[in-house]
Amino acid sequence: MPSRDSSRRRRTSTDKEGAGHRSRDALRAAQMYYLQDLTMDAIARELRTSRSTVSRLLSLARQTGLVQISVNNPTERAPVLEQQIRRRFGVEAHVVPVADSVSDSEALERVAIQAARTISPLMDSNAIIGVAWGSTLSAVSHHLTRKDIHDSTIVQLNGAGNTQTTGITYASEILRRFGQAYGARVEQFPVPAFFDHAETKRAMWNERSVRRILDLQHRMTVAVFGVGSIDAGIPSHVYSGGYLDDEDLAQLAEDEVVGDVATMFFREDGSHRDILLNQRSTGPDLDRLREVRRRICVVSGETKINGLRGALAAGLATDLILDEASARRLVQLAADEQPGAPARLAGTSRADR
Amino acid sequence: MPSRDSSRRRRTSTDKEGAGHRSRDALRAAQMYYLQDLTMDAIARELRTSRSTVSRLLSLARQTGLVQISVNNPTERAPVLEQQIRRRFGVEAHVVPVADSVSDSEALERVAIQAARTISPLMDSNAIIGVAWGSTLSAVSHHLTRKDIHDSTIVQLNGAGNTQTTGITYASEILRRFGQAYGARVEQFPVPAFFDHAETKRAMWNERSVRRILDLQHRMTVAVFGVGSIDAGIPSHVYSGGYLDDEDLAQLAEDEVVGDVATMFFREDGSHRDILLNQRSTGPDLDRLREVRRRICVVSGETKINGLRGALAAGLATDLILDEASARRLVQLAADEQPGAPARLAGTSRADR
DNA sequence: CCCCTTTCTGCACGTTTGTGCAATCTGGTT
DNA sequence: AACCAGATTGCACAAACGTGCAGAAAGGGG
Repeated sequence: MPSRDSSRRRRTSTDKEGAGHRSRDALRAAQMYYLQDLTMDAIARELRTSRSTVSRLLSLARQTGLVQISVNNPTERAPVLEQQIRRRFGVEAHVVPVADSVSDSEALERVAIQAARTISPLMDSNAIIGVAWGSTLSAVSHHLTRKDIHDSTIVQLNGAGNTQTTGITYASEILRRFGQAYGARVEQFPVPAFFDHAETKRAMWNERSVRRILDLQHRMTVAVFGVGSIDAGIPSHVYSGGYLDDEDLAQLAEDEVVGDVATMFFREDGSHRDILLNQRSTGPDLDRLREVRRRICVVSGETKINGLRGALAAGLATDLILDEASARRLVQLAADEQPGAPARLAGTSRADR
Repeated sequence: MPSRDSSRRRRTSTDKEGAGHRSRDALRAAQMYYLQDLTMDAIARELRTSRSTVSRLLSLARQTGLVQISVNNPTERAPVLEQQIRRRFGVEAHVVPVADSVSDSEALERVAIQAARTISPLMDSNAIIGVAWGSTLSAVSHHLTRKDIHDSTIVQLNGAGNTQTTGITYASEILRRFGQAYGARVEQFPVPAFFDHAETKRAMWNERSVRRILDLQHRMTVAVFGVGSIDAGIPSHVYSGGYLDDEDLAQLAEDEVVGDVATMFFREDGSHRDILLNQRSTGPDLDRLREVRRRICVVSGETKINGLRGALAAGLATDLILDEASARRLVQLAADEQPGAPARLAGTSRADR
């Protein structure tokens, strides 16, 4: 190995160009590491820098989407659970492997990481991406990786007066992260989650500022949301965050509501007609939502199962990302209801481990 | 957390299904490692196995193409060299970063690894893939990663009587590896590289067994090849492997040949008319080759530059994978010839490091 | 020109990962 | 039943990797 210390500390002075030599080095390093299988140490020597810098360059390359790692789900022999869900509910399922023993919060975290990586490839240029808020989406938003697409817009799906800061990140924070990851404009929806009076909502819905958002929502090409479930052990913060008072909750019970998507409520069979609270909610009309091309639902935790079943019955999602335990439970319940179908369940829940 | 240790050592007895639980575990492990960022140790605990097994599962997952890692070359601000080559020669260039200080053989190895990974995404179902042989292709063949495509065929581009085992892997070995990686049928071309008499070739070309191969070559959708260069420092073994005698070499010189692709020769300007040896060579007609949709040329080493320039002049390739030094040299030479163009060369060769 | 703030770098350390080897397990055969 | 060949496992060790920290460089005002 020849001399190596001559041209060194200059480097940045030659640096002028926009993205800089940093990302160029990151590309080089990524190629050498992921395509040529060199060690970071070897790369460091070629790049005349330290191994730790290479480590950081690679980390940058992953972060900025220069490197894309995809785990291929060979569709034919896909895991049994995903096939079953697809068949029964007509949604593309992405089951996140999580052992039953991990805590709920860790499971959420892991579903969120995998969700963030699963949705990236679904995002395209010129998209209008509707994003809800809630603990699930918040977690997802933290793990998005950058993807360079152009002229896209992130639009908030439902209002969220952050009057009651419950500690979760604000809706605006979630949106900001999405916007940053995809280099997209962000359009907030500056209304409270619920109006007190349906008339106020009607009035607001005629305001130009609001109509602009509604129009964007109308032209959405992708929607990303979680679900709330009325009986969730850790109740969706819609139900516990002070948005609804006792009277509202009683009304929901009377209307047989099982859950919500973006603060729009529905029943176990998926119906949402005559649910009073929806008249005061700022979420998107569910019939309209169903027309969005790609509707991605992220769910973690068996406690949300009832809300999820309602959402599936309503046909709100085209893609479903959920943890393994919930997936199993979902299939199980469906089989119990409809025993005509091949009842290979006990076998199933073992086979896919 | 419920009981957990009941069903365990059974595992393989319940195992019957084709691919088995091994690849299923590999998929799970891959998801957890690459999509959820768990450590192998954590995965091992969830899978109830040892960390080393997880390491091996992941290695399997990468090997079998379950995990796909791609390094995204953001086309707009692509490395300068690749743009320049694209503009001047009309081929899609993939420049492999290799420091000038590494040995030729190591450079070849690294170009080969990256080439193998670069061509995988280009392979599709129902393809007919023509493959040449030589030290470059041999190196590439060692690093192919599996990709599940269906009903494809690998066809040998030119004959190679392995009468003279020079130590490099036989053509058949190269083909076998390609076939295995892509799950494709392999069609060998059982003729010597060169006939002694052109008439023998004509006769053979009417044999049914040969015609079948020629027909496949005619329907090729992808071709993969290196280049030979007459004056290569480490001469392509076509020129030194005993295939050609002194008289042949003299004839090549007289015909002003600079190099070959799949044992078909051409001149610096890309022409190949009236090159006598081509009448006795078993390689594909170059005019025909040019009609193949995707023609991938892999080159490592500046010594091949003359052959490469001829091949490019002949328009034999649509995609070019080459090491950085050669790429620089290529652009340099082109600029010298045609000084009208923006002569930003000194700057260039520095800027892209 | 100097000073302050921000960013970047290499080192050192602890963690994480790959792999040769011996022990074990599996399925098939005598 | 006993045996054997091949595959698979966990262990132990070495190699490779990530990151907090302190110092150095770069950029931005005054």
